[in-house]
Amino acid sequence: MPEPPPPRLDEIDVQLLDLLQRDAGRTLHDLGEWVGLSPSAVQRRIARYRRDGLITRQVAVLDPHRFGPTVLATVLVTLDRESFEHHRAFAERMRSTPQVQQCYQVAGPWDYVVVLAARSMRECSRLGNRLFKADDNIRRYETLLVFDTVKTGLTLPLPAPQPPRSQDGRS
Amino acid sequence: MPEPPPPRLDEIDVQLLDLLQRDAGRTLHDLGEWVGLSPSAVQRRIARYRRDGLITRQVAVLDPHRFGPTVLATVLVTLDRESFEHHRAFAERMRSTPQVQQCYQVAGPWDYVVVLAARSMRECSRLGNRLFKADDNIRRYETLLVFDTVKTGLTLPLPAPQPPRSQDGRS
DNA sequence: TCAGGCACGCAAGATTATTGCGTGCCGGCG
DNA sequence: CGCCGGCACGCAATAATCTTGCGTGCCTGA
Repeated sequence: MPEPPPPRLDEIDVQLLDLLQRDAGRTLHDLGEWVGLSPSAVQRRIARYRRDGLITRQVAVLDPHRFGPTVLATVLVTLDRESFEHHRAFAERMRSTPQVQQCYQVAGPWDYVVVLAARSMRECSRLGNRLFKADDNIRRYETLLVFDTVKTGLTLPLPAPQPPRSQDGRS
Repeated sequence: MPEPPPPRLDEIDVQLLDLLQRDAGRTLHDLGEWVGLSPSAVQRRIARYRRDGLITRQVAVLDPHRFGPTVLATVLVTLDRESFEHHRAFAERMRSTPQVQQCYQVAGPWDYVVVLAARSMRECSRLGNRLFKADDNIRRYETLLVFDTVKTGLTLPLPAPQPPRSQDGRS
């Protein structure tokens, strides 16, 4: 997997990316006003972010609780046998299950942290059974039902800006 | 907190919302073609979703690893004293910390599940110290470093469509 | 000092979003 | 049974936004 070096980001890049990851609904004009650039300059920068894969996609965020009862849960999972193939199979199942919002492979006694979203306690329970109980390669799993969502999002803390090409060393 | 009843969603609503939460970058024309409506009809539906709060916002999703090294972690936290005030203070700290992507209050022996995103192991460690070790009301916390992100997103499984106004009771 | 590269602003042109208007489909009521 | 809103739609005109070509200035390296 060839990982191109992270592109140099100046202060404006950081500002733009931060604005966009908070609200991508703004117009190029607005963004430009915010960072002090013309709409076309903003446009060209954003196009570059996309080309370089900094921005992967643009999504609408839905409010779960406006759709009626919603049950969220985080599940801690430990596999039994740990072969590459077993991990692959588990990951694939997570990816292909719509109710799985997020799935992280982690260090320590637990192997995975999974975030589930279901439309009812019943569905959540069924889901747990199907995903974890029916899998004979799951050694142990623990469901942490979510009482309250304090904060949600995928917002990233951005690295400090790097003035592109100047010796600056100075304070 | 008055919670208005979840709006009736027909099949087209569900399709549209699902398309939008996967890729909000499409044009009204595209969306319309997909669900079999004119651009203006699509536009009006989307405007309604916003008015009703089904769509809370529209964001650009960034790829953490394109910004150089990135450390993700999930942290399990148990408070010591559990007064309302203590919970409020903790929640507020999570909300105001940019590196906290998500924070859920959960049932069981753990009180919170927190998802962190930092730019280095060092920052991650400092963050843990600041957020949890320096708080004398944290009884215990456990950091699960993320090795691999199998799946990420905030995509919701949508409820089944409800044909708006017909007696159907059938079948 | 002089190219070459790069990002910019401006303005024209293309695309997309928004809105007014008329139509058709129910559902309720006389 | 027929009439009367209410509602969502499509179409078309208008408005807003996005995209691109072009010329300019700045910085860098030869």
